[in-house]
Amino acid sequence: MPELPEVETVARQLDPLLAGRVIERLQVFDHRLDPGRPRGIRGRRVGRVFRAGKQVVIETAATGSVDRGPWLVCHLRMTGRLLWQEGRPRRPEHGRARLCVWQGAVDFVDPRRFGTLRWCRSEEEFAPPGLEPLDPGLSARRLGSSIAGSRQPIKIWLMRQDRLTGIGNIYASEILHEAGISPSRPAAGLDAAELRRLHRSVRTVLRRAIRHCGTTFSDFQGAQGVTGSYQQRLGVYGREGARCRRCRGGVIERVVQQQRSTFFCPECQR
DNA sequence: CTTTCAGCCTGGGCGC
DNA sequence: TGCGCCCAGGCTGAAA
Repeated sequence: MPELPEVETVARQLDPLLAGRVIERLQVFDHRLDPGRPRGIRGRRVGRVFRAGKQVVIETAATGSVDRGPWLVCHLRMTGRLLWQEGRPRRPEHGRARLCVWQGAVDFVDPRRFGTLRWCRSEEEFAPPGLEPLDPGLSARRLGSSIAGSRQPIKIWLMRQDRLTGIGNIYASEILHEAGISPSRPAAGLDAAELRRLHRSVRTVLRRAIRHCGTTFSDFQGAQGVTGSYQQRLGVYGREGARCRRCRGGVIERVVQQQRSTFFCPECQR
């Protein structure tokens, strides 16, 4: 699945397409999804589309009123996509659900069927438990106090959604490479200077990836099949055996942590 | 409490 | 071509 930059990209692409459109209905083709059925959706409009953690949130609103909600919350997990179609929609392969709006539709496509879709009646229901990495108020100190006490390797810690929301397997490796920190270091063992580098890398890597519309693999495309370009800028992910772009001396290695691949440069990550 | 690990699904790529 | 195996961007819940 898409991680934070890919989810942000999808939300940014969908927002101008959907905002203000009258909602007609939500069709569910895969009944394992079971999003719930709030009353009175018909005739409401889409307010805005935004990201909450790794979720795409489609806010509904009453016409000409400050009355907001419910919210349609989609978690794309590994292979989910949201495809916008103007006019008369075609049913895409692996289409699991479709939100029909005025003169268009958004299809939730998910070959692997890990993704989820649910109606939430309050914003608290979809609020992620962890810190938001791009929150302007997130300081290195606050990041450090959240890390304090964890004996997990820092790479595993970075992917903990209950602590920091939005980082997955690709960006965890990328962030640690940028910060020059080895993925196997115990999280609580980082010193103050390393924490500052980690804090800065979390934000710069995610922002840079958003600027390039995320990383596109075969499973992920933006709202209109738009492909991100960040994969050309990846420092370590998927580059096993290649020369390190940071120190130009090391050769990228792959190790397995918690059954997931981690990529790093043994020369410049300590 | 913290941490690990199988399981959920399907499809693509690879070696034989 | 076909088959079996391994791999994949995430998360949950049970077990240690």
